Amino acid sequence: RRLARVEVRRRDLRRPVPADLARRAAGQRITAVTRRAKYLLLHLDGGAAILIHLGMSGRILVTPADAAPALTIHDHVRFLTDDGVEARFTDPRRFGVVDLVAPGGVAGHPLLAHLGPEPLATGDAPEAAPPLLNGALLMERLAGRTGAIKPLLLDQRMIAGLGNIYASEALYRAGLSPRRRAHTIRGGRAERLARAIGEVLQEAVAAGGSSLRDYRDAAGELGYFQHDFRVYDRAGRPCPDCDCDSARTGGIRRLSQGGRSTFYCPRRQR
DNA sequence: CTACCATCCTGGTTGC
DNA sequence: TGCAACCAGGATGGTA
Repeated sequence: RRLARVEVRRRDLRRPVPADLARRAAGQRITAVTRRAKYLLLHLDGGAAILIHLGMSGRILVTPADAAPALTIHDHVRFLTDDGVEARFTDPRRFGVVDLVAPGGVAGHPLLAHLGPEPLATGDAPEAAPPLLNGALLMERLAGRTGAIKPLLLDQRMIAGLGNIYASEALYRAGLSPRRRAHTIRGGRAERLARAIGEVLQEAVAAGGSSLRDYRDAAGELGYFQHDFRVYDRAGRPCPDCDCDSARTGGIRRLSQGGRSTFYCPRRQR
């Protein structure tokens, strides 16, 4: 659709919303919607693109403009289309991003330029698509890295698109300890990890994401992948796949790496 | 390289 | 019931 109007209600997000975003985006037609890492891209017919990141607490809610909920102080940007639909960016913590990328500037944008390979397709045309993750590529990128694997999975320059929940879940599925030194993941282990990353993300997307507390998708629906967590936020509970009795091993354990919580089964993950 | 720390910000939960 | 401490889906930049 064409953007009939764009209204910026608050500019101080993680980075400032450009002062001219509303003026430059208004009147433009959205020709494609793609994704890179955790960034959403609305491509405009003038060649520019709107770049959006939800951060920790961000959401986009799409409704008929005449049936949209009352605005609150957390509604920062409103996109109104020519057919009467509103897409509203809401973000209480304001860790999110809404930016405008100049024509031809997507690949070189500072937030996008150094991102690693993608576990899933991004919606780009084949010639414009970023590299896809596989076992061989993962092994190559982990070579020489002597630190623990789990914090590295959160580094968007290493692999694009994994967050804290799915890093723990992927390592569990691959049977790899979050503390394993990254460069020791080679051959079959790298294949398993690359496959686990793709699978867990695909399953989570199919389930509408994970609503720890209040995440909702664009239709306002809660995700339900949180019911399928095997380790995340399950410290002390039994591992779903090995028969370690939780009384003896303590079941799923939690540890802190790089200031983030990691969850794992010490028996199944080596 | 590594690990750790603080920072941005708000709100929900927990413990006293 | 009140209040302070702590924690959270992310990313960055600093230190040693």
